[in-house]
Amino acid sequence: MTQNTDFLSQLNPSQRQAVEHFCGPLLVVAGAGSGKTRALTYRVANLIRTHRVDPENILAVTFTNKAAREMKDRIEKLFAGQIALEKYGKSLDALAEDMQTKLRSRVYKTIIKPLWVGTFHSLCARILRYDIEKYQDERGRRWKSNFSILDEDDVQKIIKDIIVNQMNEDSKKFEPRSVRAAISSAKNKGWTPRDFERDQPNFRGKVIAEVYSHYQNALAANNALDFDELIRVPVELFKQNESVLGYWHQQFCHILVDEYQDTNRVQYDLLRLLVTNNESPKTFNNWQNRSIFVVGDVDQAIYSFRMADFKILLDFQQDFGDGLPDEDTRTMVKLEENYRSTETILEVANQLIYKNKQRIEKILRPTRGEGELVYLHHAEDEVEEGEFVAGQIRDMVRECAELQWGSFAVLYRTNAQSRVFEEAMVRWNVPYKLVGGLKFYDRKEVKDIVAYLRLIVNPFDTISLLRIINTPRRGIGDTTVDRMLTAAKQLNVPLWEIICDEDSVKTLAGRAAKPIIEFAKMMARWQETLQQATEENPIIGSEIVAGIAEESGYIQELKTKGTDEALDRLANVQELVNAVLQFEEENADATLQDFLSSAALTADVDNLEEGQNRVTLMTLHSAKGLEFPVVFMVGMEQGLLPHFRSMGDAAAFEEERRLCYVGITRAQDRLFLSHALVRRTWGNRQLADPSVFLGELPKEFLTGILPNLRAAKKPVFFQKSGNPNSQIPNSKSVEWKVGDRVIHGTFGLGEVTHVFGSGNKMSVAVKFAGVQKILDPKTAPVQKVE
DNA sequence: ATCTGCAACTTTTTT
DNA sequence: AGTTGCAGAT
Repeated sequence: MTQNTDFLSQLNPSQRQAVEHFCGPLLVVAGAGSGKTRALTYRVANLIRTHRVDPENILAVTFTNKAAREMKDRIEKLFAGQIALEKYGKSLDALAEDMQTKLRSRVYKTIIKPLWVGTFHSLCARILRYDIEKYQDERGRRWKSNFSILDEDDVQKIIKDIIVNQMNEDSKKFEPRSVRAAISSAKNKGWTPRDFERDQPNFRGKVIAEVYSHYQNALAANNALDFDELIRVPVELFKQNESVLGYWHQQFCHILVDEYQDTNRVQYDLLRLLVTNNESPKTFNNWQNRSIFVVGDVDQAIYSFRMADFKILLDFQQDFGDGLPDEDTRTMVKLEENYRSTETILEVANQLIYKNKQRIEKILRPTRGEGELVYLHHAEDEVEEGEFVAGQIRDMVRECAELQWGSFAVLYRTNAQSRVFEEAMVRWNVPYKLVGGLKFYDRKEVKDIVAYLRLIVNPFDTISLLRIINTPRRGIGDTTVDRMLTAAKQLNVPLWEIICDEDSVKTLAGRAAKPIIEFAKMMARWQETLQQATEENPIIGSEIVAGIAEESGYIQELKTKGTDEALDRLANVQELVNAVLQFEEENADATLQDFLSSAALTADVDNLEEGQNRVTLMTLHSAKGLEFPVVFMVGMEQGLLPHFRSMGDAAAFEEERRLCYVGITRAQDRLFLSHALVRRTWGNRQLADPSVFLGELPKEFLTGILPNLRAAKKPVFFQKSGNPNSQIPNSKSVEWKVGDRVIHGTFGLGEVTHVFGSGNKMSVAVKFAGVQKILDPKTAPVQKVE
């Protein structure tokens, strides 16, 4: 019992309240840096230790795979440490190394492995591998347990194909991207194509509804699911099959959800079904040995574009709060003590978020010292902004012994902003790690090899088949493929079946028949290898990957090409083999299919490892849940943060403010904010106004050059040539003198060195970085900078 | 069947 | 500015 007290004594009173709560619903409103991960991990540990809950009956939903890994790791340490104390009277670190390892692996086997910890997507994928064959959709379509998971690229391709080839519509009028977004948002509202169509009176909506319907057919035909379906299918399955739901309801007695403010309706439905066994939550009161524990912070809701709805969090108490005995009706705990940041940083964050209307009242209470002022940098342009950040990081690493490269993060609103910073880091010799942008699994060569694997696992995956049937070149052209595809469609069989039938291939293909038959035989052999391997024992995925990369001729083609690019791609193929190898090491008895799932569902942040000691470059979205001693928030400009797409809409604007808040609260010790006066976008330079959010921060906590916070005005666009006059107000009547600073559409910032003539004939000489130009201010795309 | 060059478009944010 | 898609040539 004493150990138990020790175990919980590391928590503050509110954390402890959250952790010790046993059955029933509980909402934990947890501010940034308030130790919510600690509350989550200790709660899991407490359920197992104190209440003797079986680990396999616990479901914990995290926002990223990385968070899942960390949570498991921390629980493992907690238990190992506790056992070390109880059994040997020593702390874990004090034990001999082999004892530590032994202890930890025992904890892993008995406690960590049976836990269900992961993202909504990965957990649902796991559930579906068991039960998807019991599901059929509203049109009777079915899936098999070896389904493929489509990435965004695959989805766009399918949608474009439907628009152009099946519906004979113009893919410019119906942009695949926006059609995709419409379908995705319909799915996240739980609408079938028919529901969607009913809601769409106009032609455009009808077309999209039809694309949606065709799209669902394509998913079924490929035995594939997209990200949305991964969650929607279990929800539908649970609704239609009582015994399946009953099984999982019984399985998951204690559910924990992190980042609950970013949950969407479908995800909420999933939770509700699991908790109440499809009873109305209003009447549900069978909370014996059952709980739902959600942690979130409305101020950090930043995923509404993905249909997340923080009102779900606001409604939590009403949803699950009824039917409880009196002492259990306390359904909310607030964690407001912040252990992460200095008082200064918290003041800045609190005062900013205070401006939002839609929120639960909450402040972050500091527990650390005052700290240093927030530094505001006023950069001339985006290049100088990069120089400032890189230079500053170098200086600080040199001067402060406690800071290393890994102590720094550079956060921006859009991925496109990263390039300038990468270049600056290279110039200043600063090691960095870029998160997001083009992911490893998005690279062409990686996707090609993955397509081979997907086809081996799931022969119905025509999307993958089409990707690789002629990659590397085998002399199988578009016409041949089209002919076989048409035949497949008419016979209502997957393309794979056609190419496996030698007679059909010979009839349809002519000269290309031979390479097709060879390709089909090769793939069939691999499929067999895989099947045998699962029946006997050792299945070595990495061998299959290496084998297929070689046998397909993929590696040979790259070697023959021999260009730098080809060698780069070769290295990535090798890296993929390593990735499979690593996956096998980390997950014993995992299958190739498990690897493919994980590859499809792995975000770039998931691979972010501490201890790499590099500066981290990433978007504000990716930074959620992370912390760094020193944070640079860059591009604090109107149009960027807040982003211009969200200006005009009050709710979206508040989300931008929350994004800003998330960025600020990542910082532990020091925070730098910067904005550029001139920024280059689409090859054009334009003036940029400082973000209105900068004006909302308390001045007494800021230092550096304060920006001239003009009221937000429309950005002025400069063009490369042509008639820019109409877009540059007042440049005719402006008086010019030597020393004036100007901004030019092509050359950027400059300074007037001479003024020639006067009145209509006046011209000026301007010195830009590198070039001197004589310009007529009446016609040239120049504007004076105040 | 494959290669080449020009035109058009891009930039929110992601599991 | 840099990438992708398409038309036309080989």
